Amino acid sequence: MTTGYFPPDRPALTVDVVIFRLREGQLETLLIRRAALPYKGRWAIPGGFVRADESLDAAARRELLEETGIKDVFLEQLYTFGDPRRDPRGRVVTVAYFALITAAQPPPHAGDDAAEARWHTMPSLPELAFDHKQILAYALRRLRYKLEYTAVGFELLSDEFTLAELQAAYEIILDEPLDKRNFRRRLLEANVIEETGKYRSGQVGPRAQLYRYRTDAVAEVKARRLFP
Amino acid sequence: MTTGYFPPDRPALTVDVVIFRLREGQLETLLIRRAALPYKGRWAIPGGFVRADESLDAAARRELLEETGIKDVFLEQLYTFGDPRRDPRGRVVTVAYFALITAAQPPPHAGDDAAEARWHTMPSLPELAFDHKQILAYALRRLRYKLEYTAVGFELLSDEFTLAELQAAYEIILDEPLDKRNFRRRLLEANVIEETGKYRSGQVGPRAQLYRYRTDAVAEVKARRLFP
DNA sequence: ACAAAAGTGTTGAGAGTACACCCATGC
DNA sequence: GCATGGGTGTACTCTCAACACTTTTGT
Repeated sequence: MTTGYFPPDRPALTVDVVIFRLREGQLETLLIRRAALPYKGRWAIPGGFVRADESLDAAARRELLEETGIKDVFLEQLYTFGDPRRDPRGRVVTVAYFALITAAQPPPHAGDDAAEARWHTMPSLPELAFDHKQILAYALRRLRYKLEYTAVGFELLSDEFTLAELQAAYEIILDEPLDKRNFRRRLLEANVIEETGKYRSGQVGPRAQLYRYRTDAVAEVKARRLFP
Repeated sequence: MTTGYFPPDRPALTVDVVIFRLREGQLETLLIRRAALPYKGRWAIPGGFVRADESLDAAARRELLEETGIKDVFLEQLYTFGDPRRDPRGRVVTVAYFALITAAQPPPHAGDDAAEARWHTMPSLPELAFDHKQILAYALRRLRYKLEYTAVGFELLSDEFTLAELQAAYEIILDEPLDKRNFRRRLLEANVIEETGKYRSGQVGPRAQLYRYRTDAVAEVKARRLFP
C-alpha cells in the first residue's frame, strides 16, 4: 500500500453471491435473468455494486436480502475476479461470495435489475453472463471442499434434522453414496450434533430421531498431512 | 450482477503482497516503510493501486517485481479486505496476495512510495499501517495451512535441496519438530520429489543427496473427512 | 579421534472401510 | 401383512506415530 496519490480512474466494484440450497434431492442455485444490457436476457449470479459506506460482507448480505429476503445465513467470501475484460461495459472487479440457505425459505423476488429470479438445479445450468460460469464452478468446488473438513452441511438443513436427511445432503453434494453406519458413527463421535428428544414421524416406517447442530461445537478438521 | 448504471463514487482498489522467505532458520516477510501520509514512517505490506488495464494477478506480480525485482514465483490470491474505514484517506479496497520466494534472490530496492524496504523475521514484527497486521496474520495462517495439504514448501527453497533442508523449512513454518524417518518416508512415497544424482558436501558429516521437485507431480492431498 | 550430519526399519495403536439384519410404523 | 425406512456392531486393513543406531566426512 500506496502513495498519497489517489488514481482518478477506478474500477467499479461489485459483489456477486452464489446461493445454494438443497431441495428434493438436488442442489440448486439462485440465478436472475438480466433485465439490462449487457447480456440482457441471460442468466446471472445475483449481485450488485458495493456502496461507499458498506463493507464487502455487508454488501453481500444486502444483496442476498434484496434478492431472496433472507438474512442470518452462512455467507463466506470466495474469491475476487478482476480480469479487465470480464465486463464489456468497462472495468468491473467483483468480489464473489457464497451463501448456504435452507430449503424452507421464502421464494425469491426479482429486484429492479432482474427480470426474473429462479432456482436452477446444479448439473443443468443455462448459459451465464460475464464470467459467471467460472465463478459458479469455483463456488461448487469450494462447497465440496468445505463439506469435507468443516461442519458446513448443517447450513443447508433446517434447525432440526434426521441423520438420514443429513446423509442425503452429503450424498447429493459430494455426488457419491455413503455408508449409513459409518456416517452415523463418525458424526456422533465428532460431537457436533445432539439429540433434540423429538422425532420425525408421518412417513412409512419407524420414527426418526431429530438432531440439532451443537452451536458450541468446534468443527474444523485437521487435514491429514502429506508434507509431512 | 448489476444494472446498466455505473456508480460514480467508486472505491479505490489496491493489491497488497505479503512476501515470505526462509533465511537462517527464520521465516521472514518483506515490509516497506511508508514515505507518505497516512501512517508516514510506519511499516506496511508492499502494494499499490491496480491499473485500469491489468488483472489483479498482474497487478500483484507487477508490485512484487517493483518491490523486489523478482518474477516467476509462487503467488496466490488470499482475501479481499474492504472495511470502509480501513484507510483514513477514503474508501480503499485491497486484494491481498501472498508470495513465496527463495532466499537466494536479489535484495529489495525501495520504490518511490517507500522510504525503505527490509526483511523482518516473523515472530517479531513492528507496528503496521492500516489493517496490515490482520492481513499478515491471515497470510501466515494460510501458509501453514497450505503447507499441510499441498506441496508448497518447495517454493521457499532453491531448485535443488536436501531432505534435511526441506524438513527444516517445514519445522520453521509449522513451528514444531518433525520426525526425520517419517518425514523422509512420506515425502518419498508421495512421489513429489526425485533425486538429482548430485550431492551437497562441504559440511562436516556425510554428503547429502540433492533432490528436486517433480514438476509433473500432482501434490494436492485429500483431507481426512470428518463429515462424514 | 571426535563431532556433526545422513541415512535407514519395525512395531503398536488408532482410524477407516466394508458389510447385513431386525424392528417399528403407515397403509 | 407388507413395504418403507430407522437403527445397530464387528472384523479387517491401512495409516500414523514413536523410536536408535551406524556410517561418512571435515576438522
